[in-house]
Amino acid sequence: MSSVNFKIEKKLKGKLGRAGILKTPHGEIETPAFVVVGTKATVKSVNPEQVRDAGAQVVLANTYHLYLQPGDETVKKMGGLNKMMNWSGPTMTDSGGFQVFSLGAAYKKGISKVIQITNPSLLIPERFDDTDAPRLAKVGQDGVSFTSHLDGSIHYITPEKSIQIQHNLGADMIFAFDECTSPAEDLKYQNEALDRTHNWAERSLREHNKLNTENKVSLFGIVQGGREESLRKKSAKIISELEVDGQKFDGFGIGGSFAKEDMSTAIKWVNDILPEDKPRHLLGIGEPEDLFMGIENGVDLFDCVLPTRLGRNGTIYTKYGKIHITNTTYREDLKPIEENCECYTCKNYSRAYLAHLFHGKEMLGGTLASIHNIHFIVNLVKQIRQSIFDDNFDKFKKEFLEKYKH
RNA sequence: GCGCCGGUCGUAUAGUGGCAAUUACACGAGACUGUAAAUCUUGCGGCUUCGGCCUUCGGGGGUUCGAGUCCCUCCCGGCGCA
Repeated sequence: MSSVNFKIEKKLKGKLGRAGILKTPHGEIETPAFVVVGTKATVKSVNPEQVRDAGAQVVLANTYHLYLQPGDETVKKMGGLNKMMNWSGPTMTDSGGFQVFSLGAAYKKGISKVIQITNPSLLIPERFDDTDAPRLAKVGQDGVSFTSHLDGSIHYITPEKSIQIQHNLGADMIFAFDECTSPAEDLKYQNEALDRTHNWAERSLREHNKLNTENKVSLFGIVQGGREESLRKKSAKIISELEVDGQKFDGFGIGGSFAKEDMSTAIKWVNDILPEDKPRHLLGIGEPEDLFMGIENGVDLFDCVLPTRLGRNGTIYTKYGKIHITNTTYREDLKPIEENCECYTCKNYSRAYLAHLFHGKEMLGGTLASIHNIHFIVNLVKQIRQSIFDDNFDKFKKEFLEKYKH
């Protein structure tokens, strides 16, 4: 039995897309939905009231970061994620699987989880013979050895450990411990890593069953397989069907590295196989065009650091594309970021003021920009959802992207 | 009036014979996709077919193969003595 309940209310004709409602112990999520990232149990530079007022329904924190600091036992003592961070809505935690990638193969290499297929150096693994390169995460068969970026201490995270930590953190929805692979790895490695992820998925589920005695927590399994069709399909099948002690995963995450150009194909492979009646979360994505793509292809949940990271760095979403608020042209621009935008930032401040805050390195700049960006992305997904109900998805998508990419 | 010290890219600086010239800030542009990120990259005299070419360290003159660097002189600023 699952602690979440997912109901599909409307499907996208001829496509995998759907709109629904995901019920959690901390409230309902109207899907598709954008999950705001709050890695260390805080959405950077924005307080929970502002996150909620920007329209966010659910936030995602991180296992590895909270395990290191302040420690999952301490979080538990503080009453768990919701109470600690003063967020009353639904929560998720990522398993630490992404840190296997970001602190491992991708560490200090400028490799991100979405690559351009036009960058040949990333597609030729031989050029990435980096066995001697420094890493903070080293993958073993049984788990991953992390060197803390905070104090250099060594921590061995196994699937069991990740699940234990996540139960201590106390989110509504948690993820299996996986290995997010680098796009630069060759097929042989992707294969090995996938077997490992599947093994870890089973162990994650087993540990979760043991700890989930009150049935308050839902566990999502993660599909990997890089950019390879056979691996993606194999993974989707295995993760879908995986059963331990009569229990299956309550939902699914789609993880790993993608090439921007063929992400939609990969999502389709996977969502064609995943059971229709359970929620699917596309991990770490994305940009507006990715959201249309994902929803069209059957994704229910997204999370991404971009709205807040871009916001803190002075890049702001508008329906005509992203702008750099520090550019000279905005220094005396008295208009809001977007006319008619309902967010707190646009209702109260001008571009010139935001430009001033960023030039002056004032903290409020990052806050106001993040509020707008969160509102922009969360609201975009809500509008897409509405377009599904209105049988208007294709038109809305076309009109939005034409303006946005101009 | 005399004596010191000093005038280098918007600002502050480094530079005592090989220099288009250090560093920081400011300024310009860009990047960011399950957050080692309120971070990072890059440009910042002009032109360039990217190999260079030209013009620059208060002004002028000189020494030298070569001067931001040494000498003379003038201008400007600070301090001290009159």
